This record gives sequence, structure tokens and C-alpha cells, in this order.
Amino acid sequence: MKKVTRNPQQTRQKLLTTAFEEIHSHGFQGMRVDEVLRKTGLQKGAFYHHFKSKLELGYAVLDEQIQLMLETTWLEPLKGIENPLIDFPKLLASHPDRIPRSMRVHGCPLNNLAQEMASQDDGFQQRVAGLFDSWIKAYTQLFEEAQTKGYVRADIDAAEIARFLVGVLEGSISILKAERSPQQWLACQSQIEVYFKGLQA
Amino acid sequence: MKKVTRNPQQTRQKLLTTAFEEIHSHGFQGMRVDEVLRKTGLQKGAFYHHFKSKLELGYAVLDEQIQLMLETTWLEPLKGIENPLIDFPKLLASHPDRIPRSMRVHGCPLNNLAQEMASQDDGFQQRVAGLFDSWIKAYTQLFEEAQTKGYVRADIDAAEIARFLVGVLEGSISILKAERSPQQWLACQSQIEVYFKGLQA
DNA sequence: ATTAATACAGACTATCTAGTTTGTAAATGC
DNA sequence: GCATTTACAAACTAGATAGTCTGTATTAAT
Repeated sequence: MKKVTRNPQQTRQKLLTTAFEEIHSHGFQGMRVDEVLRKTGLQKGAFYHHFKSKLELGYAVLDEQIQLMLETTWLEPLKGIENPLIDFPKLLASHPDRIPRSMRVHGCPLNNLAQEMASQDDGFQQRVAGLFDSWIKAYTQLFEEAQTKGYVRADIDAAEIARFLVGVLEGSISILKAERSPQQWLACQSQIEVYFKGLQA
Repeated sequence: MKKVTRNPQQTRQKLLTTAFEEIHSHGFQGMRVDEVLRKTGLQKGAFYHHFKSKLELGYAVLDEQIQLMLETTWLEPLKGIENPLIDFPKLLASHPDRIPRSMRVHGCPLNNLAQEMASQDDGFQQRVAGLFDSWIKAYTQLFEEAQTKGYVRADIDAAEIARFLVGVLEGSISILKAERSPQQWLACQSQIEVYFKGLQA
């Protein structure tokens, strides 16, 4: 009868997910180590056993939590797409449900950290740049395939389409959050369709 | 011979502009009152004589400094525009010079504050929403006029064009800052031109 | 079974930070 | 010219916060 009284992996995970929520709602600078401990019911000993510092925790949140969210929220849903000019807008239309409430209230966690920390700390900058890069690369591949399939004009650089779309999404989510109104998201959807007409082969 | 040894308006202005720079580079939460005082050479007495609190200073920066920057950077240049589908891209192309270096490094001050503070404090939220609103209104008017002039398709809501553009700009500046590379700005320009083709009457 | 390493608890500390208080010289009002 | 208000200087305070240190029970190694 081996009673498990400790579970270090789970402890680390609790710290990580709670820190992710706190960073998402208050920013990295606004996140308080003490508050994370209060919410997890752990103590200082646990925290500094698993993480060297607050900064290292921030890096871990980016490397593990935010990367995960990027993949599940934005990259995974691309799998089923045949023609992005048709299917991508459908994806966006289904997002009000799919996008968690926390994102509408607190914005995109990746963009938040990018804004707050990219010019403050190189560790953050490199990580957010890497995540944006993988996002852009995924969209680039999507549109390159659509070009070879003949859905999308071949004379436009797929990478620029991808960049533009990521920018549009981040900017729209940002204003959506600032205004606390769904108008920006509606405009984003309708105008992406206009833009996509210009991409048709 | 009246020697002016005090200039309260100038003192307040110095606090305001320095605070603006500090908020722009470190965020509102990252801005330190002590650092503003160090840079201005003033003391606590001066600060709390002119501003009730750090929060009130933040509001004043939004109301005076950031509004001013919005107008000079984004709204004033619209004056000379005849056909936005042609002239707006030209404006963006001239912006690498026009956009100050601080903006490329630290992002858009309005968007930064929106991201950081909109969900934290209602005073900030209302102010950033108001500024976004005036930005969107200015672009809306621009495109409504272009519609009556027959440059732009009349079956598209000018307000949605305006919202979309503001979103595109904010998102692109955001990624520009995060990546520390001009690529996003180039993609933004080229794809806005594609989008504008879809707006032609 | 003994030893060593791991995974914490919990008290403690040094520093930083917004804000206060007191004092005073300059400006303004009358 | 005098009183009052304004515009600061500068020392001080209370509270918060990241990080440390010591101790100890659990787990793993041999």
C-alpha cells in the first residue's frame, strides 16, 4: 500500500498553468509569485525548487503553455482545410465559441507577452519571435498548397499572405479586447472575405 | 527685471512627456515614478503636486500625449488624400521614415496600453476605446467620402473598412516589434494593396 | 537497511515603490 | 505691503515582492 504523497510533475504543472492564467490576466510584470502560490496552495519552497526565478517561469510558460495554446487554437484547426479562401473564413466564423472567453477579455496571450516583454528582455523576444514564426510558417504552407492546387493566385508570395493574416488576427483581437465589443471581429471577418476575393486564381 | 524661477506648466509638461516615454518603453506597470523624477530632475513634491497618483498620470498621458501622437502620426496625414485606394498605400510606404524609431522598437503606445491595461482598469479601458473610436471614425469618414466620389465600392460598410485597417496596422506593428524585422511591414503594405483592389468601384 | 538526493514547507530578508508629510520660497491677490 | 495660495524640495513611511535559508519528510539508489 504505497500512498503517493508527492507528485513533482503535477506540482510543476499546477504552477505552470496557474502562472499562465495570471500572466494572461495581469501581464508578466503584473503577475505575482505570491498570488500563484496562493492559488495553487503551494509555498515558496515548491516554486523555487521547480523554477530558478520568475523570469525562468515566464520562459517556461511561453515554451510550454502558450505554444500549446497556439497549436490547439490556431494551427490544429487548419488540418481539415481544403480551400483556405473558403474554409478559413468558416473557421473564423466558428471562433466566437471556439475562442475561449479569457481570450476575448484578456487578448491573445502571445501578443500580450510580445507587446509587453519583447523590447525588455531578449529571452522573451526570441521566444515570441519563434512562436510567431511557426504560426506564419503554418499559414504559409497552407497557402502554398492552395496555390499548387490552383485555388490561390500564384503571383502573390504565400508568406506575405500568411504574415498579413496573422497581423490581422492579432490586431483585431487587440481592438476587440480594448473596445469590449464584438464589432471588430465582425469587421475582421467581412473584410478578410473581401481580401480573399483579391487572392482568387 | 522679473526672474522667472518657476514654470508650473513646463514642469507638468516635463513630467508628462517623460512619463510617456517611460510608459512607452516599460509599460504602465513597469514605469517607475522614481525613474520619471530622476530623468526630469524633479522631486516627489513636484510630482504629487501636479498628479494625484500614478494612475492619474497614466490617464493624463493617454488624454494628452497619446491622443496627440495619434493625431499627428495617423490622422493629420489623411488631410491630403484624394483617393485612399491610391494615396493610403503611399502614406504607408513613406512611414518607415515618418514612424519614429521608438515606435518600431516599442510598438504603438496606444496598442501597448490597450493590451496591458484595458482589462485591468476601467479608466484606461474607456480612454483607449475612445481613442480607437476616433481613429476608426477618421478612417470611416475618409472612405465614406471616397465612396461618394466613386472611388470605392458603395456596397461595403466604410466603418468596417476602417476597423479592418486599424486592426491591420496595429497587428502589423505588433509583430514588427516582436520580430525586430521589417518583413511584417512590407507584407502589410503589399497585402493592403491586394485588399484595396477588392474595394475598387 | 542505510545513504543520498529530491521535493517540498514556512519563516525570514533585502529591496524596491507608491505615496505622505513637513517645510519653504516664490507667486498671486487685495 | 501683507496675507494667502501655489509650487515645489526632501526626508520619511508603510506595504509589497522576489528571492533565500533552514529544516524535514518522502523517494530513490546501492
